[in-house]
Amino acid sequence: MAAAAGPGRRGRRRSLSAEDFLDAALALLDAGGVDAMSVRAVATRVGVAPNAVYTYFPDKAAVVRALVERVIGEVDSGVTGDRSRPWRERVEALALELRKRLTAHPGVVGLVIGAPMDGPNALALNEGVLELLTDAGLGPADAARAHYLLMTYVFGSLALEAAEEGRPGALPPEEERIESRRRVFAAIPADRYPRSAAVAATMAAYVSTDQYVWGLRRVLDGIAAARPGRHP
Amino acid sequence: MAAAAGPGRRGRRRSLSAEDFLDAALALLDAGGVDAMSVRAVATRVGVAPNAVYTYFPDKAAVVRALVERVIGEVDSGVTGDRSRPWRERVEALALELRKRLTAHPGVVGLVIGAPMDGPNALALNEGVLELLTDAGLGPADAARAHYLLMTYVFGSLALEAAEEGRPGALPPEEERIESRRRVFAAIPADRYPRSAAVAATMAAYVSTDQYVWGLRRVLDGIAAARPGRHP
DNA sequence: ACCTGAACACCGTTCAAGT
DNA sequence: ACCTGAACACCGTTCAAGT
Repeated sequence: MAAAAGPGRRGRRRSLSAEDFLDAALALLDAGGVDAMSVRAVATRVGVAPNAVYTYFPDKAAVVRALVERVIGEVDSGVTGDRSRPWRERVEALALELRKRLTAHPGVVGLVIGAPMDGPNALALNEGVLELLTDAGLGPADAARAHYLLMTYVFGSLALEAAEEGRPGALPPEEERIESRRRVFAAIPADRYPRSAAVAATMAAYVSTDQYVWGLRRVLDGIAAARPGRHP
Repeated sequence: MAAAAGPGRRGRRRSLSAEDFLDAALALLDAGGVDAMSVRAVATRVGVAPNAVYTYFPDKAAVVRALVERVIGEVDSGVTGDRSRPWRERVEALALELRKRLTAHPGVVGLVIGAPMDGPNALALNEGVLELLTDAGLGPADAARAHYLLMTYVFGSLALEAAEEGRPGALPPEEERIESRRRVFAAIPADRYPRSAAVAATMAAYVSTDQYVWGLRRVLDGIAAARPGRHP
């Protein structure tokens, strides 16, 4: 896991690389949430003094940016399939793939929300979504707005799900989340907030992925309705 | 600003209350962002030792929760008007009011995302939205899902706007944000990411409130399309 | 009940020094 | 170029003590 051979490997073996620090950061994030991913902890896990991190990254924010870039890079844009498939299906496949990758590293969700997505992988993802929306028949202006709406929905819903849990940036397994949501909802006083209590009874049963897809489809319907023309 | 007379004001004037700490916390948050709102800074601003905070709040998370509750409480649910108005207009008015209140205290946006909204004011807000959706003709199940979608959109879009800025939880004035977005977009290499660069040219001109309303309307269209029946 | 002084176990970051 | 020891200026929180 550590000490991958660097580019100029002679007898002098390149001891460390930025990737090693990202490995450590991600492992800490997965294990203990955002608070556990301290510069000092990362350094310790790599087996080096705290300030050695600053040889590879200018500051902690740079580590976070690189980490977000890596996870976004793990998203398989191939899931959208070829252009013969309906654009809504293609967007849906990509949204589910994004959800899968981001919930695999729950702590990353909070980081994505907290940092601008301007790295190469993030831009490549943007390009894919924009291509999809262009295929859907949207002009440049509408594609731009629809793209922003879609990203807002995907990242917003993941962030809110994580927030619901109380532990910001941590996203436990789906079953645990349903159970915890049930507890929170059960505590709502039905006499004072009748509608919220009724929602509680309904929502607690929902698997969150179902809700995610439902919301996504409403968004896609809204986008479809805003188009000038034909495409289904 | 400080030392409001407590409930049992005798000659003994009640020196402090939890509200005084929230005043201080909000002021620090507005002035210097989320990092500036430390327990120690809050205490100093109130004019008290750092650990005095723990007489009024069990921990920092409780301060944050109370602060979010206060800001949510400042939302005027009256903007939705009476039931004779079309439900979409009523939702839109509420969404704009929410945006106004939250952008007035930009740092709060990040806090809302990071903590579950389960206080009385948050529940009252939920009730209002659910009532609106019921008036729109949605059954309990659809109202529940639509409510979650709406909240995701409103809070997600505000969080993403703040994130775009690079400074998480801070949301500068609209004009500044447009200028900064223009700079970020201008840095996108058009040869590698042609669509993103095209979007950049389009999006930079948008006032973010316009984009907010556009996205909201697409969401509302999607919700409207999912209803079983009549209402416009 | 309310507040303080002092301390504990942490942070992110810098600086001079070593190889 | 890469890494360390030591330090700086911070955190949130606890504890015993004072009124």
